[in-house]
Amino acid sequence: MTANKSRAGGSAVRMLDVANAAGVSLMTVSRALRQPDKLSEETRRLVLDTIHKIGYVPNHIAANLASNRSNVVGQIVPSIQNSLYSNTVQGTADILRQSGLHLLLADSGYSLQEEEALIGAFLAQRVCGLLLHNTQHTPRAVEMIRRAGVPVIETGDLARNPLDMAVSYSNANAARAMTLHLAGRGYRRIGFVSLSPRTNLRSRERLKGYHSALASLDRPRDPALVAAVESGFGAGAQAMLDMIERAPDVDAIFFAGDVFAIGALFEAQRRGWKVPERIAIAGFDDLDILQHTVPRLTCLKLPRLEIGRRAAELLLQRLEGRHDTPQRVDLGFEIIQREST
Amino acid sequence: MTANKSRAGGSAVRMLDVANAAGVSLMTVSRALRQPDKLSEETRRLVLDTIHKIGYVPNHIAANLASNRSNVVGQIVPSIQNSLYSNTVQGTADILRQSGLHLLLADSGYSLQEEEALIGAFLAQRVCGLLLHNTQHTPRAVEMIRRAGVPVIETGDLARNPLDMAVSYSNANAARAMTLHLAGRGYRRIGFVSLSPRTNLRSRERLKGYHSALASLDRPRDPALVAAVESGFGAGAQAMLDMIERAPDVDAIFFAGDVFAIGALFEAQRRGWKVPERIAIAGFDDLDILQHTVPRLTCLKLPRLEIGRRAAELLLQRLEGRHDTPQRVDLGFEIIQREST
DNA sequence: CTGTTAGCGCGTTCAA
DNA sequence: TTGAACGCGCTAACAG
Repeated sequence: MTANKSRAGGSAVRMLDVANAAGVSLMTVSRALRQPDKLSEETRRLVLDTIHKIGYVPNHIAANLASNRSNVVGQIVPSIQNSLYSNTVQGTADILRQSGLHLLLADSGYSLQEEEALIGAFLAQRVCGLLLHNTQHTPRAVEMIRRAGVPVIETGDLARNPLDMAVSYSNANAARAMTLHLAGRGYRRIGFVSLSPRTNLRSRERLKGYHSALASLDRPRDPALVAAVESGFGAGAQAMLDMIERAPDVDAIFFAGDVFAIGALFEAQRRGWKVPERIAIAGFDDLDILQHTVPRLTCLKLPRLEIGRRAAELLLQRLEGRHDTPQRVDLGFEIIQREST
Repeated sequence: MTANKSRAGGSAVRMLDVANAAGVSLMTVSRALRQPDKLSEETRRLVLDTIHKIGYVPNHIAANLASNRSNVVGQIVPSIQNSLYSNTVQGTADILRQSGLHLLLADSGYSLQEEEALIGAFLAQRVCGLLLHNTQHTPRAVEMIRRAGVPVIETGDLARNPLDMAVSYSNANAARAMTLHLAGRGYRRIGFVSLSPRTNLRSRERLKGYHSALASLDRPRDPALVAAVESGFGAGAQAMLDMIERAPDVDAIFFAGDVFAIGALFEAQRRGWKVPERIAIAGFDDLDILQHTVPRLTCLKLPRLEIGRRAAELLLQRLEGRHDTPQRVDLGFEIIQREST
């Protein structure tokens, strides 16, 4: 990672130029911008007019250095283009913007190593806070964050022991609740499909929740009813076909990730299978599209946008010096029962 | 927009501390980081080891100030959570990351005023380049950019006169091509549905393309066959129903935006209408899902990710001092013919 | 209410 | 190959 830096804009107008042009001292200009009420109406107007006239653009980077502050927050998500994460990013951006903070965004590509590198880079940019979707980090990453002393909020799962703070829902509880919901609707052989629990902590938690529900129901675990697949519509379809072949009596499948449920539903349509009569289908996230399919899909509704917002709000509170902020904020989830189950 | 700044991390370790600990001068540490080959193997190792040992994190913000450079690029999109734009952002992030540049991301909420404010804020952060999805800007925004002298790339449409550079496809050409394609497949009464052309430049261009195709075909414009709607699946469905009522002989609808086509298809399924026999449906962007619906949807495929990548690459070239960069890069589009038309 | 002084943590430029 | 002086553009702390 070579620091391929580059010439910044040639905006040669400095605060001092404004001061000279207005016939005041540099500090007066600085105050006109940051503490307008500490200047006389007259001086303030003079300065602001001059700023406007000569087109001065403040240099926040110099301001940050001088004041040892920062107005940039770093956020790292597994993937920028995954709509689930971009919902969270949107929530974060909305809140930060209202407070004049900026968002430095990067994606780790689901890699811990990459996340570590990004954390180092963001810390070098002197971000005033970190928003991490991951709840798992390399030891070096943890050490860097600890030393930097910046507030951190983890949003991917409601970790038992957050690095600092966590704003999320419980993946395990959500998966457990949906499994119990399906059982409650009479399904006896409930399958579970997710991304690989080996590489994905969130999938692991969801699988735990599924197993926990089975235990509560006094039902045995059946490997034929569990599948780990790669991402994508096609993967959901294939997982359904495979599972039905392995366990022909499966009567419902809970797709705990991504767009699997939609892929499976379309495959069922293609084969003329009735949903939920032939096979019931439930999804994880309440993507807009799920309420427009035929039949509409039962799923969990997770507060993705709200997570981004609350995380940002919590960060703001900490930045304002409050130390009574909660360590864990559980934003919960909702089961949306529709025609597919 | 009050600058709600906040204490940065307390990482008190400065370059000078590293120098003292290693028994060298500050400059030697600086060089070990930026020009390793200008130091003796021995000194370099000593310094790097010391850095690692005491956990020094470089302060890029101070570095930027001292060198009058920046390693941050600003990108403004209409909406962060819209998957079309997040694809572009992903492409940008991929490329920037390889060069050690960072991405400051914000969304304008489709507002020119907001875009102007963001441009000002980004310029104050001394970004080394700007990536704007919009191709329309307030005069003040244009003036600020001009004065700052930073390279700018517009990605939303292939503007005739870019501010600086444009990397995109032509909305007008794409819409024209699809309309002609539908006519070529025998459809005689082709409807057009988009976001409002009055408020959205891209929709305006697409409508132009549609009209241009009609003119080439010697067909009259028929207001009954044109609709402007709000965003969303439901809007697409409703637009289809309304249009069929207004013009019962419409045999194909080209949905030039968002997720309208999917909403319309689902509505058709719900009513048991055969697609494309009863009504043919074509979409604009090739969202993954379009190739999984039943029937699969004909659409335009636009190089969203590639636009982000190429824009970033072009920016990098300019930052490296090249001035032979093209002013307009047309990344084209593709018509994907599937079963829905 | 306004100005002065002294840095923030680095890179640049020169000299050694 | 290494180092010393100076300044980037701004803010903090104090003085008036």
